[in-house]
Amino acid sequence: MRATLKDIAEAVGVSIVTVSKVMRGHGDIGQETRKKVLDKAKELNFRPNLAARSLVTGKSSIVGLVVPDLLHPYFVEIAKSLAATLRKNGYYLMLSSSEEDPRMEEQEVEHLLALRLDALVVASCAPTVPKLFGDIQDQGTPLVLLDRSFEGFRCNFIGSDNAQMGHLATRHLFSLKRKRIAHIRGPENSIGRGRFEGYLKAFEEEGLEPNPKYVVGTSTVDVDSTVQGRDAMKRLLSLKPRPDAVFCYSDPIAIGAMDAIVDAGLRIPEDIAVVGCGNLHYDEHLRVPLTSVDQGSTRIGVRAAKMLLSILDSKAAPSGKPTIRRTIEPAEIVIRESTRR
Amino acid sequence: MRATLKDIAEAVGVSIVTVSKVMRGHGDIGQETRKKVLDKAKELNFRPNLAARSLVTGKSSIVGLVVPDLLHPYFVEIAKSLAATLRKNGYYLMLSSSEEDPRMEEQEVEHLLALRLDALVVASCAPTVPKLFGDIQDQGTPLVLLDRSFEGFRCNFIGSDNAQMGHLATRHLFSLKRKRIAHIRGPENSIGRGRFEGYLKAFEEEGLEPNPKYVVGTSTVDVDSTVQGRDAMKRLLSLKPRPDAVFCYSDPIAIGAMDAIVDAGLRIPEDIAVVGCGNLHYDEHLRVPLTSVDQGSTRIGVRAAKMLLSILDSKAAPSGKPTIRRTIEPAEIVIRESTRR
DNA sequence: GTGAAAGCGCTAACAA
DNA sequence: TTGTTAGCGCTTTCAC
Repeated sequence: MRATLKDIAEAVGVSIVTVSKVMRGHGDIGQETRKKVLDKAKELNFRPNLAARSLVTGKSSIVGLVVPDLLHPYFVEIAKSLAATLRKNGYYLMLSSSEEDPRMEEQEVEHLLALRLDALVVASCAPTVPKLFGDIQDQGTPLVLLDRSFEGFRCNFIGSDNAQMGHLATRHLFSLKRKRIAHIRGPENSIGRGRFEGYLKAFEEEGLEPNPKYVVGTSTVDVDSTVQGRDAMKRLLSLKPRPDAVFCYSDPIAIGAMDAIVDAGLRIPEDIAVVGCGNLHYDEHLRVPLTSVDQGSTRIGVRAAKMLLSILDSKAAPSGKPTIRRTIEPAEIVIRESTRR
Repeated sequence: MRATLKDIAEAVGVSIVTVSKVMRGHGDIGQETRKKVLDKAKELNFRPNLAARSLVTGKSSIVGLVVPDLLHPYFVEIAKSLAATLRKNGYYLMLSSSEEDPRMEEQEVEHLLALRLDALVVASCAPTVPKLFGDIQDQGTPLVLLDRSFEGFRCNFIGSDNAQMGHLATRHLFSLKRKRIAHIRGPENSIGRGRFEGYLKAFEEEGLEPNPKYVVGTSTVDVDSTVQGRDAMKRLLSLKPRPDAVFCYSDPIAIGAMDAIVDAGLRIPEDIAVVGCGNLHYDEHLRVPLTSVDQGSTRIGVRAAKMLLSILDSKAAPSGKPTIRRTIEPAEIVIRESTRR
């Protein structure tokens, strides 16, 4: 059904190798033969079988990316710019999602590994380093951790400066003369902890002691972040004195928090100022346009691609010991109504 | 570096075939041998090479999906449920994006074809049927068109009932006793036209003639839909008499339109009621929560998976002439503040 | 229950 | 400039 090199070779009356060379633009072929082969290939609708090619060359020109959530614009934007940059350099991106489920993440990674791709980028949702990750590196497939890193696991990494993010947000709230700044925390991983640390650091710089009651976690229950934000904010609203500002781990949480504030008959930002994280693209169209910390996802994607390319390059020409690369992308705050003076 | 069947075979002292059988759970192997092989495989961190397997079996257990935009929740939700359903049946989804560029779409499709996957789903952004699409079917790779179809091109298809969507939206606005209902159109394809037709049909049922001035297009310029919606709405607001309702081709356009309305000092829905299409998940958190037509993307994904599975099945046991399958998913309207009485 | 032989479609190295 | 040989890692068929 599908044409192969052999089909063309037989039709034209040359050897398979000759056809293969023509298809790959290998110089050493005569004008006439080349033209005949090319014509026949077009006629037969030939398309090289990449599986076969990768079997012999040992490389697939594909890089895999596993993210926890495809609905999250942060990861998608990274995927987009990563794919675009890779493509310019002859690589393709294979994108898959773990749906925030460590078991699924492992399956996806296993599958991508079985596909023998050239490198793997994972924004892991696992609570601790999966054993698999160690094996990957042992087997010689370059691995890059994205966004979430693991304590004590030496690995290429690219992500945001979460502490800086929390710091930026909280400092901004201080600059509005707010004193009772609350924080709705994220999950217990490098990201959630980082943002919380930034929050603490801002207090320290201010010479103030944060009120532990003002730091609340989101329930671990598997529910919409917006709902979690709403619940957390309700708890904060019941405190006396009430917080006059809140820094939220994420934008969806901030949206939920704002809902709770409005429901309680309070005003944003007059009564309570709100800052989120992520700078989602609809932030400015919300009921109250949301101030948010932008992570520069597009830049992260480009950086990841460059890191990958350099890894792939150095792999082609091994220079002894493999280096570990790390990149941290700085964040910036985008100010909107929810923290306007 | 990576273990192969051969490595295991040699280490254990059996033949490659035996190992292969064990790995695939083929019954005919003795307890003892099986255990030895399995142990060694684990020890060596064996992972089957899917490229090699697919080369001999002629199937990859991968289905490709090409969408125009990964940031659009509609496509992502479809991708999610499609992937989940396929996975339950032993297939994987390879997702890629054309970024609304027909040339890139073609490249992506070419690449996926070269990867020899078992079937292809494409939400095409091409203005007319790409020649390639005909070839695909000739070559025996099942093709399913998603969301956007082409006049006169016989092909499996799965999508929304766009005419019904426009009809639902417009009828809803009539039920609010609005008479001067405007429409901000989408692109000139099966979707944009369908929604417009539904709009016209609702007028017809009402025994009213739509005012052509109330139907405006979005500029073709490559710019954020939200900006397009804003511009289009500004034009509508300059008309006399001013429309008292507007049905927008998409939610981002509706968001832009709402911005324009608020900027003009008018109220939603009192002065102008607004309906969008797509029911994006942040619709209810907008400045004015947006009434929108939901397309049931999750259901569409599941349906697409089932269609694929059935196609793949029938391909395995060919029964003569290939059938063309078509599925249209009904829509429903979700009413929020932007059209509250 | 196990294995030998053949071949999937392609490329790398070398010969002619 | 062109072709021969060998083999990538795996599965299939069929013989033992």
